[in-house]
Amino acid sequence: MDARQLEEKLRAAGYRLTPARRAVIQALGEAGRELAPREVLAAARARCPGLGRATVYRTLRLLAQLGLALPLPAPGGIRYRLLAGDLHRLVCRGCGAQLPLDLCPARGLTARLAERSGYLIAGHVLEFYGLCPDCQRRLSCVE
Amino acid sequence: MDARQLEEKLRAAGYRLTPARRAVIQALGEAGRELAPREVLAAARARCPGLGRATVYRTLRLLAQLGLALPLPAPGGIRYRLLAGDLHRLVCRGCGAQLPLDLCPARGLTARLAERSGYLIAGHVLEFYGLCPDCQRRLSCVE
DNA sequence: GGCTAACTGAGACGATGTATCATCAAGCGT
DNA sequence: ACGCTTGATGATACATCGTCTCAGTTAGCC
Ligand SMILES: [Zn+2]
Ligand SMILES: [Zn+2]
Ligand SMILES: [Zn+2]
Ligand SMILES: [Zn+2]
Repeated sequence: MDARQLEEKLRAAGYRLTPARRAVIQALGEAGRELAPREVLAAARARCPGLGRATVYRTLRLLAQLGLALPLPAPGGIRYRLLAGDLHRLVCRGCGAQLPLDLCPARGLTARLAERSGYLIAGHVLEFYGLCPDCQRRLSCVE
Repeated sequence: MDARQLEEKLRAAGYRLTPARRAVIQALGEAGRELAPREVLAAARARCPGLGRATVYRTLRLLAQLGLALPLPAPGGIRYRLLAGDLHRLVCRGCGAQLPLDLCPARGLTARLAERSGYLIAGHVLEFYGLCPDCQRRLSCVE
């Protein structure tokens, strides 16, 4: 799902499509990685010069509520990324390093889950977490 | 994995077992749900009266780095829970409501993943996210 | 029991996120 | 095309969060 489609979804959900929101969406879309809110602010100001902090936080919360963006915990605070399908990754809890994974054992469960729970399911995240080789040494986690 | 075992893991990893750390671990263990750092502080002070904010943050970060606690994004900020095996749940992005799930399509991938990546894998999280029935109405997400 | 390095709490600090409010403009009906 | 209505914006102020520093304490190891 690219930025253009997300804008349509916003409209479809009854929200206005403003320059500020487009700037935030495009900043997230062009980054290709998770951004902290302040990074979103900096990047989005290139397209919407007077953009304020509050609007960035409001927009990120809105996108997350609609399932269009995904908040992820990271060292240093929550970061956001646009929802581009589902997310599968391996994350180091020590330093935050991550490897994207190319597997999905969860597809196929979504429809049944939605039916049984009444939820409108936007996607899923499968995250393996542990320590990368470097952090295994640094934290002396002998396991 | 219960609180006692976590304390042993801390020791095994070369860290001291102090009253402050035990209070944090037990507070998380008794809660049975994710806690915000401020809730951890309040709960842990019952066991360790003079406990300071900084120590709570330090301990939570340490536990997370060692893979013994899990930070999760929630409306209102990051929350923590003790790692009790893997986590599978369905979360509403609107209000934070969650349903635990009783399925695991990911077990069995861990060993192969660890071997190929060099990571020491502590566990995984499979999280389906979307909107609960209430929030579907409230946010007028017509989808 | 004494040593030593790790840990702690206090306090100060900068960063983060929210609430308020006057102003503005997106989308719509005409 | 034009003006209305209402949601959205940016500025400001504020509360909270999370980190840093440092002097004092203590857990774990002889
Ligand atoms: Zn690492
Ligand atoms: Zn998947
Ligand atoms: Zn909900
Ligand atoms: Zn699983």
